[in-house]
Amino acid sequence: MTLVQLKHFLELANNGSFSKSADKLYLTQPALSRSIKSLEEELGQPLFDRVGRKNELTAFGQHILLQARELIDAANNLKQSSQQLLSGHTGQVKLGLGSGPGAIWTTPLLTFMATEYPEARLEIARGATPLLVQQLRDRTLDALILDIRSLSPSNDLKVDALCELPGAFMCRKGHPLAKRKSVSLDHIQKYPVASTPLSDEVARVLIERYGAHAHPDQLVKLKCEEISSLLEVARKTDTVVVAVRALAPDLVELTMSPALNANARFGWVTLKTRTESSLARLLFQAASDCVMPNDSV
Amino acid sequence: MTLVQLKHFLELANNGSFSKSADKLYLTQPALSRSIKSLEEELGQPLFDRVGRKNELTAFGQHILLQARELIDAANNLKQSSQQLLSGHTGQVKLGLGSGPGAIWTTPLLTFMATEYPEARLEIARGATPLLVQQLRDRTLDALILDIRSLSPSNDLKVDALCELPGAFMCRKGHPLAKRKSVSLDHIQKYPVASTPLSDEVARVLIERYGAHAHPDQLVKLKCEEISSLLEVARKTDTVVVAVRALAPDLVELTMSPALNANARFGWVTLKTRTESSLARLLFQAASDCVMPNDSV
DNA sequence: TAAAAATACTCCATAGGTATTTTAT
DNA sequence: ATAAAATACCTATGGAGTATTTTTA
Repeated sequence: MTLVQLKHFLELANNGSFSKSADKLYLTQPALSRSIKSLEEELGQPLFDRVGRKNELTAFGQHILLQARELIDAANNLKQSSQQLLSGHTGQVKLGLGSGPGAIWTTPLLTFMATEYPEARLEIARGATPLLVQQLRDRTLDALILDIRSLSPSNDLKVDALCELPGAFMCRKGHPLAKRKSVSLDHIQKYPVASTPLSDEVARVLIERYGAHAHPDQLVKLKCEEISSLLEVARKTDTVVVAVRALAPDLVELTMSPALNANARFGWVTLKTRTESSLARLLFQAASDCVMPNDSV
Repeated sequence: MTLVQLKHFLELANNGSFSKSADKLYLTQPALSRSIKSLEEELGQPLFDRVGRKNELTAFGQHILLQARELIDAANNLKQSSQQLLSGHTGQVKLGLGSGPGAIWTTPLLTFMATEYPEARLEIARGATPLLVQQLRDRTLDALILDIRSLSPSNDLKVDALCELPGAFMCRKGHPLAKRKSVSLDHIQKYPVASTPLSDEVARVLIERYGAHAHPDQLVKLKCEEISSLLEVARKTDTVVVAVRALAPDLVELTMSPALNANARFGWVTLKTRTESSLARLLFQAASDCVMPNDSV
């Protein structure tokens, strides 16, 4: 029993004529004759009564017809939904966002999906980098957007660069340091310094620029994965926050001397061994376009 | 896309190993590899992530898996129900019974089906011969049991003999003629004569035995397709009824001189061009066995 | 007698097998 | 180094075509 045979059967059942059906099926009449015959032989009973020119279903054929329709419908559904999954118009992606990326991409990506792919599903999870990575590894998540400086390198992960955004020391508008033309580390250390966990690479940059005291373990007094909370604190207190400048346009950037000159590097992280779904690839594109709209040609 | 490919896919999805799955499928490992590969190519995306020894479904594969299961289920259902239809354990027969056959076979056949084939459906329609034949011709009925003397011969009908049963003149127990040793046509004609429509063949026999006055058009005063009604009348009045002896064991058979010596011939009537279902064939057997139980070997 | 379906034959595409190479643990 | 999957190559089954015969209306 073959899907092809069943399609032949359906057409002949509709049509009643071997030659006409054969034409519709782009077959010759003998080929269709044999196809039906072999199906009948496999099922053990004739499906049609050959009454010369007119072929009608036997009682047996009528019963089988119903089931054959179901089967062919199921086959068509499968093919169609595979096309839809391929085009990304259907499917599901579970995306993990680190704290910074959460602030940057949550709304744009949800909006993108709602407008461009309303039939598809997007689930966004936020959390600390190690947790997200673990969830990626157990397939709880399909992809992550992270500050890749905070990602311990691992050869089972694949990282696609998304963008680099400059980091900065920032404070609230009325802050004592807000209007200074030049701020040194000493100035900053008079206030609580807040930041998300910083990578070794950033630590190195800080020490290089500002000396050993700038090591995050000493410098950062308020550490938390949730950048939005830290920003909130900076808005309400004299806390100085180290973060991506773009995340808090309402805060004042301190003019450091020497300049900080450190960028956050965001990347799209997936498992090297896992095939990305079409939808995930589309999301990566969308995430790129959010931060560099219409840049590349 | 082939049912075979999908079965391969399901097994591999369950199992995770090409070689193990190939064994279960009675295939070599390379054959399975290619089968899956060609399915993936047709659907446009990999179904599995080959991670060395361990193969797991891609997101795409997970979606397709659900649909493939449905499809294979539908295929199995089709094959199974075709077996059941073949064995007669499932299916539907619409049987038309003439008046006499109705009295003889309705209960035995319904009983047979209820006990032997409880899953199958039997519909019994009763009616006048011409109506039943018409319903047979428009496929409203699948087969008929008729007194085939009442059937106008037609080359689109196929008749399988079921049995012959002697006919008789019968009256109620206390009837004035009941105890006579010999009854002539003159005796009978003093009472109303009832019968179902009689065929030309029977008319010929009657005239041969009893003279021109015995022609049914003259002799029969109460004519009706429904034999049970006629018998009822014979039980309650002095009506003499011409019918199959076995239909009314409670009535008295008149000892005619000369003897009537006419049989009713019952047959199983189908359309020559239509394939009989297994169930219909079983019913024919059952109908034969009812009247000649355990006779043939 | 003319149409439609079945049969006879031929051919080729493809599913499957064997042998081997590549890959990943 | 070993087990598993992929690849290369070969074979054979069966699906499809052409030509022809059979059937029935």
